[in-house]
Amino acid sequence: MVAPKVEDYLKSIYRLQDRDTPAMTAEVAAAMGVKPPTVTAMLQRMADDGLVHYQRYQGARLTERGEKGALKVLRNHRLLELFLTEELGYDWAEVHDEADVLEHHLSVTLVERIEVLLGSPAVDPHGEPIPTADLEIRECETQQSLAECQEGTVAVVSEVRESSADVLSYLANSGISLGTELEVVETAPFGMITCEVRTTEKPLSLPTDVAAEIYVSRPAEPAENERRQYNEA
Amino acid sequence: MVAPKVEDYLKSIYRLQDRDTPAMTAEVAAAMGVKPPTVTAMLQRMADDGLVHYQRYQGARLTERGEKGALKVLRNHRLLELFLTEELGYDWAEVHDEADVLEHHLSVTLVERIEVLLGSPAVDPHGEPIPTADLEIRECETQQSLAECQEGTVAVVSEVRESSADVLSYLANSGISLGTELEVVETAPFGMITCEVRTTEKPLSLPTDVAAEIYVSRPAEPAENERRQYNEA
DNA sequence: GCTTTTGTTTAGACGTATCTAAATCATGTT
DNA sequence: AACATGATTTAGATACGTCTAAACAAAAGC
Repeated sequence: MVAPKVEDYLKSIYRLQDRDTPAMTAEVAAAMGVKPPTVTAMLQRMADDGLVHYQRYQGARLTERGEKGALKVLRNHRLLELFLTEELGYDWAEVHDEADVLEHHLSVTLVERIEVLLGSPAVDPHGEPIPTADLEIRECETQQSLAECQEGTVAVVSEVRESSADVLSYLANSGISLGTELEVVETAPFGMITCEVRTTEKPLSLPTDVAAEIYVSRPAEPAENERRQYNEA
Repeated sequence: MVAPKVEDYLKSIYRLQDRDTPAMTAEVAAAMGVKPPTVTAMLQRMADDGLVHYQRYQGARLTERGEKGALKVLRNHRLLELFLTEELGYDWAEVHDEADVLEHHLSVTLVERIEVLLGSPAVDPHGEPIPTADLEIRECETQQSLAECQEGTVAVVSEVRESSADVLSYLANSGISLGTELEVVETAPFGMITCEVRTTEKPLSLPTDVAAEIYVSRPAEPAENERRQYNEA
């Protein structure tokens, strides 16, 4: 089995690698909160173990096995997050740190039982998709980042990614949760976007980097033939 | 904070040490499934950290701090066992291994929430007392080991300690659970005790070492002034 | 009381995960 | 094309948790 630390590296690399660009040493080091030499040593061992493709100075890319490992941890993490909110009264700002620790220590049996208890949910409390037991993940294609929306766009929040507890709390206090309807009222030229939150009727201004982590999809109301305007803008 | 491995050593020493006899190196090694030199090294580090009193060749004894550490882990373990049975459908034979891993990775917050959810329970699924949040443990004084009962004793099962999953499953299949009423019908001279299980009306024979882990108390029915006969036999 | 046995400790080693300091590679600039 | 800059890797160290083999202490046996 894969050690807890290795699982953390798998997660980081999974998030950092891109179709064309591998995860670079410095990026992984920053994500993991360690120094670059530590990452180099780790990547070398992980390459020996067949978890990543690694060539020195060229960064790392997950192998098939490495990706499965990453998805297993992601599955545990997201099921835990939902479990903690549903069964133990956590709110979406609190769950992340707890899940980050526990995700490495769940037996297969326990994960299964949690999944059954929750009714095989599709997404976690942040709207992120939960990999299935056979480690398939279905990315939602009908959503876009709030940062990419133009003025006038009306959309509902469908996912809030990788944000700190502070930011998540702030958003919750501002009336933002999954399903909240927003209208983009202004995009300022200095990296700020302002929307109106439908539930509170209040405007909310966010820096682009925060908005970039908020994903939205077109509202449920419009009929099939009206969708296009939000997707192809 | 105390490392997971150290917590496991604390647990072992807690179980092994006695009022007058400290936990000896070989005992700890057997309990932990490691070789004696490993234990020696660990005890030396733990002594440096103020967790045990240790003098070479004389075994180890928990300090105040060490005992608090052990009780914290015990508390986590037992709350988890109960949580897993109550909320996730585990039975008493399955919970131990899962709890043994998770017990080291619960935040204070999570433990509190589990305890609240369970309604501040006094005992775990095996009847073992759960240390309170301020790490006090109240050993039950009104119970005795089944192995020490004489023929004719009628008593109810109040605790089943430190048994393997196999043994626990066997006992459950034999109708033994917390609250089951037993009558000791025979104590054989070769280390075996036979009782009749009241719920199944069937006799059950157990080797003394298994019976020694089953604790019983006098039945609930008798009035206050009749108790004595069971306690002072 | 000496010796054997048993249990314990020391010595030396290895794998994991980390660090700092120094060497090396890759690249963008001039 | 040479150089300077920045990222990456190597080298060497430390802490943890484990091992085997060898030295040593304590208890038991004669």
